[in-house]
Order: sequence, then structure tokens, then C-alpha cells
Amino acid sequence: MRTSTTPGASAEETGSPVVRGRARLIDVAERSGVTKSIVSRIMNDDETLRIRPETRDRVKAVAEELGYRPHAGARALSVSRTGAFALLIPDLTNSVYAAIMRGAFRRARERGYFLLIAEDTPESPAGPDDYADLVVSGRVDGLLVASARPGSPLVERLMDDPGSIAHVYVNREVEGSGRNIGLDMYGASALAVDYLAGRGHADIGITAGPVDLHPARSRLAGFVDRMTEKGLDASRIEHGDFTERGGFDAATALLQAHPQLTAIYASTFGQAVGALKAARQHGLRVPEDLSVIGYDDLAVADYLDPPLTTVAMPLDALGVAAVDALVEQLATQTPTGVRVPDDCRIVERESVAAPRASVR
Amino acid sequence: MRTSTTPGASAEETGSPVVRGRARLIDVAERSGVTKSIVSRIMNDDETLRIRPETRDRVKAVAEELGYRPHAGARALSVSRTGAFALLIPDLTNSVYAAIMRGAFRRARERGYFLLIAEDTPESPAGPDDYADLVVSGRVDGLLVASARPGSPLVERLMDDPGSIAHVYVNREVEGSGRNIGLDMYGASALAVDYLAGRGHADIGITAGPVDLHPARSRLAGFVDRMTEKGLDASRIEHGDFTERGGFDAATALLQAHPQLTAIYASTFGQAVGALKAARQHGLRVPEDLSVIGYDDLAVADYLDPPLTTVAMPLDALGVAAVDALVEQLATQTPTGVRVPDDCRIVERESVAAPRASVR
DNA sequence: ATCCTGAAGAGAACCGGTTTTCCACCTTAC
DNA sequence: GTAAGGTGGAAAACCGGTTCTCTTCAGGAT
Repeated sequence: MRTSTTPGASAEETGSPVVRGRARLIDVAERSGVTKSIVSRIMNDDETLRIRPETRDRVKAVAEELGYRPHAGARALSVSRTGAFALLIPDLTNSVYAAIMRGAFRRARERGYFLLIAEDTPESPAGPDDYADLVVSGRVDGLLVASARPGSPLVERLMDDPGSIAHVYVNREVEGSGRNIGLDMYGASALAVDYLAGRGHADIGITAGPVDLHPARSRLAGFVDRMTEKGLDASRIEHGDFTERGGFDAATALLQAHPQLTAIYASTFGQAVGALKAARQHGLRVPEDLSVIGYDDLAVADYLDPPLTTVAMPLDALGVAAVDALVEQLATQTPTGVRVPDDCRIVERESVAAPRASVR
Repeated sequence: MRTSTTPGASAEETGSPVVRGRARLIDVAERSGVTKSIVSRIMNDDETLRIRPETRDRVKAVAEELGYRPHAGARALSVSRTGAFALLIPDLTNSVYAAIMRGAFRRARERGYFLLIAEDTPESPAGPDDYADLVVSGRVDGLLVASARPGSPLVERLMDDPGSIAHVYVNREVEGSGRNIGLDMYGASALAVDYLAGRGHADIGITAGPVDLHPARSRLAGFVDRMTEKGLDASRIEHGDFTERGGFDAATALLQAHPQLTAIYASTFGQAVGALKAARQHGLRVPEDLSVIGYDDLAVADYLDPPLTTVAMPLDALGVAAVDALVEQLATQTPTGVRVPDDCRIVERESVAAPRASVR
């Protein structure tokens, strides 16, 4: 687009800078009487640069005056680094991911990166090509993949050639990838079982998630194992999507199949909301007739009826850890996985009580 | 970073392409025996290019084989266009924005843009500089501002120099900007009043939003005007944040100040959730003792107790319209505002009924 | 006077594209 | 036989930075 902008054409006569859209490195250089290499090295705090303090100050003042901002594309071209990551989210409307996004976003800014957030659902792919091309085309430096589904085109591609595209898996782990940033969901499930059992529950059901998702499997495994350890019946399982609807359907099936159930452990927050509705439709009061515990502690939990007791997970810490891992991966060229320290805990509200026919 | 990558160094001997991170334009050119200018023009479907069909096919085949993807930074540098927008959201955890994001994201992709999403809260600014620098530094081509707050540094800066930074205001309008993409919130409020009045309600209160936010003012004005038109008392107003907490507080104050209230109109979905809780705490059954209607129709409305009747707004259409307006602004260099056609409507669920002491 | 040294900055190549200009060659017409 | 005109593609400038190498000049030592 050579629109003959001849920058500073009139400035040469007037001595004042012509009004341009943006100041470039060379504008700063000319105006302070040095070359652009010097300006560049000053702006980037080049340690190897020997320069008179007064020159440095003058250049910095001019840059400030002109509102100089380096052109991201030009810099990316030069240093082969964009300073941006892409975060792939399976569902933007799910507040759980909002919490992860928030942590990741903040941490990215702290480490000098911007975050490009994209919704990556099975239905709406990126278009002709997938999100891995964001890296190949030099738009971002790496991928934070929270949307991994085994067998999806993206995951296949990343597994095929793990070296050329920096990435980590967040929340949804991919086994064998060695770059999973996850929470101790297994332990969280065990904690939930302990909590319910501690209140006297023995007939506990679980609304589990889709079997192909790693988080669903971990949570279910933690539930089954701890139930079994305690000598309780771990067979009250119904699967459903990780949505309100899925939780409603699964809980309904659970209540029909096992009328003696006194507690339900829902695998996600959304499922718990659905389970509450299922209980109402069955004429069951929560927590008097049925206890419900959910996963992930969101702000709305306080405002449900009854306020929902949850297993709180450090979701923003997950986002933070993911960004840290990706930054480190770029620095060392070696992927690492992290299990975020599990300070998961039960947030007690009012949806859990002792079972109605407690035999204590 | 001149790491002497001498692309294709060994390829010259072996005849096969050396394994590189990415294929460049010149790699495609050399491999197909033409110059990079030709490849560029072929890949961009340059109409003015006269070329032998076989050459075109050969080049395209090579590009495909090498998995060539143009480098975004290099292209941005050359054409002064990045192919990305930034969407500034005030609260990532608010599902209302998720709906807008979704519409905007999809539409952006359709029009060849990526979306960089950023959370722009009053507390956590962008850092040393604000989000307008995303445009100045050539990282994105324009801003979709859904986080406008009058007097905020960003809005001030955009108002100061509206010409140099392409942007539109989404949802939260800025008066006098001429680039507002909004919904008919005024009309939606009137619709809610009509609906409640049609069910026999006369004592209607509103949980309004923060007075400095345009949506809050529009919704309140629509309420007040329509109430007044109908000869009803339009003074039952309490302000609160656009959150569950704000709705809870405002509704609590409303119920204490006006015990005769039979209906509450909540200015946001979150406020409605808070209002439901406030009703419960006051020992009021919804909808028998108190009707509640909320704003924006989210999926969870079905799962609240009772299921929440709402005024549904075309949120994804808002996102779509915003992207369209921004694309057009870049093309014509003239900002435009749009009021998204108001196909807003009442979604009836179970939180509204005739007032308990209906005098019909 | 000359040589050396270090400080301060100039100059140029390069990153990977896009776009304008120009040129060689082949036809066709005269 | 040659000029005109069209075809197909080559060459080079440019976008705005970064970084490596080279030059100049002053001052001190010899």
C-alpha cells in the first residue's frame, strides 16, 4: 500500500511534525537526531548499548511526546515472537471457563502476553483450517487448549507434530501428552464423598459427564474408588452432558432408578443446578429429603434455592499455571505438565444435610 | 534473530525440502520455479495477474504440499491491516456478555477477522497503557467496546481523537459518539411493564442499575415512562450493581420500603436471581405472593426456582451487528451507529402470575 | 607525532510478505 | 524483416522494526 505518505514531507519545511496516524521508529530517530537502531536499542533497554545519558533521555522524551508505540507486526516479523497466546474454550457461556480465562488473562498480561480467546466447539470449527494455524501463521506464540476432545482434528494434529506448535492442555487433559495442566479432580471427588459420608449418607449417586472427557472420567473414578474404599455402593451412576440439562436428565434417571438415594454428587456446577430442579420435580426438598453437592464454586451458588454446597477448585490458579507452563515451554523448548496444588475444599452452604432416615 | 537458518541449505543437495518450522513464500516460489511475487499474487487471487493455468496449479499444489500459511505479522506490516479486532468485556463471568461474544466471534470469523477478547474492568486496567494501544501498535484493526464507562480513561481517549482509532460501542452506549450498537432497552422495559400490567399488576418496583451506565438509564427510563403513561406509581426504584448481589440488595430494600409490591422488574438477569432470593428471605412465594421478571434470556432461567420469566433480547445479533458496523467503519472511514432491530419479546416461564390481591 | 583504546553512534542486512514497474519473448500484422 | 502488441513472469521497493558490524572521534599512552 505505497500511498506515498512520504512521512514528514511538510515537516521538513515547517520543522514541526506532520500529523500522522502513528509515530514510527524512524520518526523518533529523525526528531532526536539519531538513527533508528539507537532508538530501538534504547527503547528495549539494550544492556550492550553505550550511550550518553543525555541522548538517552532526549530520545525517550521524543518517543513519549510522539506517543510512539512499536508496531506489533513489524516486531513479530523481526523477532519471531508475537507476544500473544490463544486460549481455546469449549463453551463461552460456561462460567467455569470464565474463571479460568480470568486467571489466564491476568497472568498473561503480567508476563507480557495478550490473550486471544476463541470458542472451539465441535460444531463450529475454526473454518477451513484449525486453530493450530494461529501458531503457524505467526498470529500467536502458543495455544492454551481447554477444549481438547480425544480424536478431534486439533488434538490429532497437535499429537502428530507436538514439537512445532507450543501448547498445553488446560483442565481437559490429554493422556500421554506430557503437557497437561490440571486439577486434582480425582481427589476432589474423594473429598466430596468423604463430606457426604461424614454427614451420614450411604446411598449416594453421581451425575457423571461424557465418558470421552478426561475430567468426567477423573471425577467418576475418584467417586467410585472412595465409595468402594468405604464399602459403599458405587454403582449409582448416570451420565449426562456437562450442562444444566445434562444434570437434570441424569439426576432424574438417578432418582427414578434409586428411590432410596439420599444424596447426589453432581460433576459440574451446571449439572448441580439441573439436579436441584430434578429434585423439585420429584417432590423432594433439598436438603431435607435429598442432599446435593456440586462441583466448582461460582458466585451464583449463594443465590440458588437452596444455596448450593460445592467443591471449590482453584480455577483461576489453573489459568495462571497454564500460562506459566506455556511461557516456560517457549523458553526451554520442553513441554511440562503441572498438577495445580490441590487446595480444593468444600464450601458449605445449605444443600447438604443429614439424610432424612439417618440411622445414627 | 539471525540464527543463520539458511533455509533449504541442505535441500539444495538432497533436492527434498529441509524440515522447517514453517514454509515461507519464497520456499513455495523456489520449489515451483517462480518468484515470490507471483506466488503472492496467486495466493491472493490477484485479478490483474495473467498467468498460465498450469503454473497457477503447480504453485497452488506446492503451497498445499508445504502447508504454506502466510505470516500474519509480515502481511500486517505490508498491508497495514491485521485481520483482528479486540472485544472489551467488563465482566467475563457474566453470561450476557458470553452471548454477545459468541455472536461477535462467529461473525468476525465469517468476515475474515479474529477476535482478541479482553476483560476491561475499572480495577484491572490494561497496564501501563490502555486498550487503545492495541490499535496504535497494530495488533488489531479496531475495538468493540462493551465496557464503556463515561469518564474512564479509555472512553476519554477515544472521544479525544475518534478518527485515528476505529471503534464501536456495544451494548453500553456512549452518548454523542455516533457509533453505538445497541438494543432497544427502553422499549424492552416498556414491554415488561405492559406484560406485568396486563397480568393485573399495579404495584411494580424496579431494581435499577448504576446510574452512570447507559443501559441502566435506558431501562429505568422505559420503565418510568410507561408506568407514568399508564397512570401507575413509577417511584418504586432501588439501584444496585448489575449482579446477583446488587439485585438482592435492591430487591430487599424495595420489599422493605413497599410491602404492598406485587411485582419486581429486575434490570438484569443476575439481578433477577438476586431478587428471587430476596423474595425467599422475605417469606414471599414467587409467583404467588410476588412476581419477578428478569432481563435477558439465558439458558439457566429454566432451572431456577421458579423458572424465570424474562425479557429476551437478541444478544448474539448485537455481537453480529457490532462486527458488521466495525468492518464497515474500516471500509468507509465513517462511523455509524445501529439500533439492532428489536425483536425483543417476553419468554414466559413461571415467575409471573396475577397479583395475590388482584382486584379484577 | 603516532598508536591504541574505548565511547557513542552510524549503517546495513534481515524478518516475510505485497505491489508496482519493468522486461523478455512470442505472435501477428504489415 | 520488423514494429506493435500481448503474455507470462522477473525484479525491486517498501512496510517498521531488530541486531550485528563498522566507523568516527577524543583522550591517553608511548
